[in-house]
Amino acid sequence: MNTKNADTRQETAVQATGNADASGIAALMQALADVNRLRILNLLLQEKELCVCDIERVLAVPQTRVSRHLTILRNSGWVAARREGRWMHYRLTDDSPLQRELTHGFRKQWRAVPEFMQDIARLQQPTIVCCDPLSENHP
Amino acid sequence: MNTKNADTRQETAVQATGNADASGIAALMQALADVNRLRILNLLLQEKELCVCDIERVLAVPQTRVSRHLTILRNSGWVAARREGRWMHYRLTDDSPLQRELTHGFRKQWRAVPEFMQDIARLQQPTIVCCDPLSENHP
DNA sequence: TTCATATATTCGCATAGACGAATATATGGT
DNA sequence: ACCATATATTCGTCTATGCGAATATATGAA
Repeated sequence: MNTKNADTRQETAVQATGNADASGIAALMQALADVNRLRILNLLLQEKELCVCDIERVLAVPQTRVSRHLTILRNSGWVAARREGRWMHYRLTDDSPLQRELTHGFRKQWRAVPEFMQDIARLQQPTIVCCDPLSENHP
Repeated sequence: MNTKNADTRQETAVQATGNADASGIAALMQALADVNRLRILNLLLQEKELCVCDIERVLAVPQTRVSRHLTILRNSGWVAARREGRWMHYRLTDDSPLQRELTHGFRKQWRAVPEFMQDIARLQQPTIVCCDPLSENHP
């Protein structure tokens, strides 16, 4: 099977049901119940796509941790991954209406959170982004 | 100290900071990562105030469990309690802007969740509510 | 004071989740 | 084929969380 350049999205109960039941929603929230994952989502709210090494550098967190939490976010339907050469590019996937509500709220409210704003600031230092110099679609 | 009729709100890190930091937000989400607690919040989105025995009956869940999860919701700043005689009346407390965003979204999106709608339906059977026949402020 | 009711807490147990270190896998370059 | 880089997974361990049963506490009534 050809794995390179495949768009990866994990098969889970959450995905299958479109989060439309109570335990699906609980699982969706559970995925948000960790600072590492919130910080990752915060970055992806700003930059459409990021590879693991970027996240690792911006958050100053060991690679294993970033990867682990990205897997959790993927399994819970919060992000999807796209391989490009050696790099995996992660992006937000707010597919369900509930998720869109939530991300919309986060975009607005997380601007008041210093830690998140600092992460964004570090993200925007151009030297820190390794493999994603073009922010998805620049006109 | 006089405990009867005191309005109870737990002192926690979350409360203290107004959830305005990343780990406070994670704690807020963590409180939502359980079906029991989601169902309780769902009821409180509909009925302004409910006592434990009402919740117990509507959700058909043992008392210990309801009480435990109400405590967790209280400690995380999602509900507050008011004693009235033998009963504790719980109500939603979406104090922070983030919480208001979230509850607003839930009010809208949870209508699509069958389990939640069924709970509301059972809540509205008049025989099932024991000690709160007046829904807070009826004109 | 004694009893019944409403709610909260403790206890022991079982499962889930987070961590770093080490290791495995996948890709591209040489 | 071999190596370097990017990412994922496994392993052992530790802590957190959920559960029901039992118990404790608080209030009001008799």
